[in-house]
Amino acid sequence: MAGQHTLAETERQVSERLSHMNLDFQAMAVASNLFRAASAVRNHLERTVLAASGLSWTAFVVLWVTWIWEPIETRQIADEGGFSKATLTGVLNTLEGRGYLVREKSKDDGRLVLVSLTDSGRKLMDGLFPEFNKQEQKISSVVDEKNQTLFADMLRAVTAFAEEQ
Amino acid sequence: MAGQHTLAETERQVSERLSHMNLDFQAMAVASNLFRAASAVRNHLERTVLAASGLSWTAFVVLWVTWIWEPIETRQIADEGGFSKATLTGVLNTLEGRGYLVREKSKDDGRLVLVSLTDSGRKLMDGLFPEFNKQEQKISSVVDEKNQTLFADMLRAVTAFAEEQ
DNA sequence: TAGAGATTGTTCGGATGCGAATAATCTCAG
DNA sequence: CTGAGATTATTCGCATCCGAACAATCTCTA
Repeated sequence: MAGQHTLAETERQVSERLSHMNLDFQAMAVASNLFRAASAVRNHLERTVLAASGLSWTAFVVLWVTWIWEPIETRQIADEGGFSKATLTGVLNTLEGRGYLVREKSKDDGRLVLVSLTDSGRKLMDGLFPEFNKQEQKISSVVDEKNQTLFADMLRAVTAFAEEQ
Repeated sequence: MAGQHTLAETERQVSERLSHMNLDFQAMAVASNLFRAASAVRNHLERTVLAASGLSWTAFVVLWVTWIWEPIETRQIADEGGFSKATLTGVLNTLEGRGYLVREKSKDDGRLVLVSLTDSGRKLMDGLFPEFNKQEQKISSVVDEKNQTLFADMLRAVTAFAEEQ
């Protein structure tokens, strides 16, 4: 997402090509930078933390959610992680095959499947997450500490609005 | 990415499970909300704007970058869009097959491929982007106008840091 | 002017990622 | 108690998505 052009070059080119369209360029900048930031941070974390364990981003999210909530229903993992049930099935197959977690049918409701980490999965997360959080901290530190709460609040507001619409 | 639990519930559960680990929870909140926001906004735009045209997110980004910079080298599309060259090849095949763009070998450098929109592709973007921008505006409006510049600047700073590391 | 090294787009194999269809299970009105 | 409708995880087909290997092309040194 780096872009070969500087931000100024891009914005000049965009306004030149789209000057006849009466657009909200500030809103465009907010949305564009939101995607760039998320993509850049994700790539950074994949590269610096996850690559060594051979984990994809989604696989890590599944392990993380399970780590916090185990035993957890699969529908809740998909909901918390933000991907479809169909996607989750494949990722669970991968992670179960590697021995990081196990599936188990619910006794209360035969339609549900519960997921728990194995000892191997817990050990993986115990080792991985402190390093993950260290990188999160480095990244967040580029925002003034006094602004970090405001930053998180704005992101939460955007999320809430986009999800309800 | 909604999550079945409220934010407060999630944060309590996380700090309970990880209280022994001495983590930076504010940094965790910033990162987590960044991904949630990007995912929610992307899903919202896919649903409200792109679905009607049968465009995936990546396909739209490719068309958008090409629209602004055409004729453009494929390596630059991948760079601006934040995905790999391998991914781009497949998306270009899809979009070229639908008649929205064309590939052309560079005369200056036989290794390069230049991409341009067709009339059909330009007509698509002329119709699509104003609606896309309208949704961007609605989403950005949840942040106070006076804070929008600060918001975009913080996102830019995060991007720059994550990309250089 | 060779030719070794760098750069580029594509191919390949495998892992996401999703909507729609499906089978299993649960709920609840009648 | 029964069966129609709702809910769930999986399967299916297809479109991304990526790292690594590859062939074509360019660059630049000796």
